[in-house]
Amino acid sequence: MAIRRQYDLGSSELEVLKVLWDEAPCTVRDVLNHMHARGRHVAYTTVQTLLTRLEQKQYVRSNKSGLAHVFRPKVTRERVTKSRLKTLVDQLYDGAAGPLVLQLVRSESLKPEELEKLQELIESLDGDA
Amino acid sequence: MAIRRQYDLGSSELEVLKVLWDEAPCTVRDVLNHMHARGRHVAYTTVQTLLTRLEQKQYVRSNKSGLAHVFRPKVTRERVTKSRLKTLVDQLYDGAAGPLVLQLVRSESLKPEELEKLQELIESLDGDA
DNA sequence: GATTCTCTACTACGAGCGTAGTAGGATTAG
DNA sequence: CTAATCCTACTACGCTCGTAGTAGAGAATC
Repeated sequence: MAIRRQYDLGSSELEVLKVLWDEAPCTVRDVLNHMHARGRHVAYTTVQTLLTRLEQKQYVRSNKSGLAHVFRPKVTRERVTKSRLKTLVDQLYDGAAGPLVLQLVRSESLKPEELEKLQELIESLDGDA
Repeated sequence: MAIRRQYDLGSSELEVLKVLWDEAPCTVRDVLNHMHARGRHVAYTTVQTLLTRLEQKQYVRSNKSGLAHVFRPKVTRERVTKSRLKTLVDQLYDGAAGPLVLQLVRSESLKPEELEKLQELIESLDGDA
């Protein structure tokens, strides 16, 4: 029966993707170096595996013409954020985003300028609705 | 090496927990029935396994005095939401909640009254800061 | 040209999780 | 009392994911 669950990104896959968002284009070694610089200790082949999986999952594309393949992200950080948020909202509040936003604003302490930006955004939306 | 990752809830475990949030106290069969009512087709023993694991992970506690054990949540929905949000914020924005909130408000269409509530909340926080 | 380095492809393994079956005890029905 | 039912405990299996090793091709060095 089981609905074919749409498998998403694991935490390590995500970390690799984050490096690509910040630093692409990257070879395996580039990603490795950046991860080491970020304090993440992994083996070269681990990064390689993660990149391969990311490519299979279509989160990343690569240019294989040179000796070392060159990787680039294929999806934006915003896209991934949106999808993860949706999962969260669906899983916890059956799709109702309101409670989640309230809680997020309440529990994470935002900087004044962030609050201000948020307020502006709300006002513009208010006009729309 | 590997940092001992703090394992969290899987999606099915979460669904069981959600039933408990809404309907506790529940026996295994109660949870099963509610899940069926919600369109979730699982076997009795699957629910049992999930509840056992939830209890091991301390998300749930049970009263084993009767024949059928009676389960109750041990953590609130808010607590779990908060933890998941934190993971999300950390994973995607290295802990900066601001961008996430903005994107959430922008991409999920909130109801007018939700926006209003949010605005009130922001104002109260503004005063605080 | 031989040795060393570097890269990819393939394989592997343990843990967590979704899913569920089987065994055997307790309870209820006939 | 016997059979059917319900419940828990234990076991199991396939898949994903984190992690990495090994083999072997090509490139660089000496």
